[in-house]
Amino acid sequence: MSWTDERVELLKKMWGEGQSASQIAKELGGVTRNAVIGKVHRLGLSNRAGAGATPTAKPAAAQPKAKPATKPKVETKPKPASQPTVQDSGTEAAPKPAVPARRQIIPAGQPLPPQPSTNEIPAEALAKVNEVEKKAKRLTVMELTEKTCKWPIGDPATDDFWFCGLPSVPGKPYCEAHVGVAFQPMSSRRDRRR
DNA sequence: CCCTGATTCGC
DNA sequence: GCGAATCAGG
Repeated sequence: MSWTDERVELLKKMWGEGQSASQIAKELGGVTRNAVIGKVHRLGLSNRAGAGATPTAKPAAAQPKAKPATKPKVETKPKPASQPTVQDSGTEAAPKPAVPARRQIIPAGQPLPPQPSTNEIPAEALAKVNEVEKKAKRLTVMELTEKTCKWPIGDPATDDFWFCGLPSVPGKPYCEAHVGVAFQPMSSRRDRRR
């Protein structure tokens, strides 16, 4: 991938919006966050100008490299993030939530599952959820990552709404507690022993 | 351990 | 110019 005009523009825009380099990289696709940062520097907009928020202010100085020769390094490989890129042309698009469009959100509160009575959610799981929601990090949609629980809590129609945000189970969109109520084994009896 | 940006330097 | 490797910090 090369830095086409459009890509650079998007980069600038997102960087200006305070998006992180990794998010930008994901959005652009085909580049790593390093590439993004590198480009940012080359473009001379390393500092997020104007914006009052300067999360990281590090006068870091380059150190001579000297390594203990121990870590082969294991970095996260760039994953082909397949995010449906639905942009409206023309206007400044609002940040696209990484959350799949989901109608009828089930607030993880009391009114539990409108689900078939076929399988009941273990009382323990429910208790766990209640417990967990006390500790929920109350993330906004922007703060969600692939590693944070995306269980919605509260009423989306009000500002009394947030996401669980606790560490999600690898491969799942929810934390363990919410996975417990979200993904019910479709067979309780079938093959229940091992 | 997860993440962030910053810098260096071989390409 | 580019970006992986690396560094430094939260």
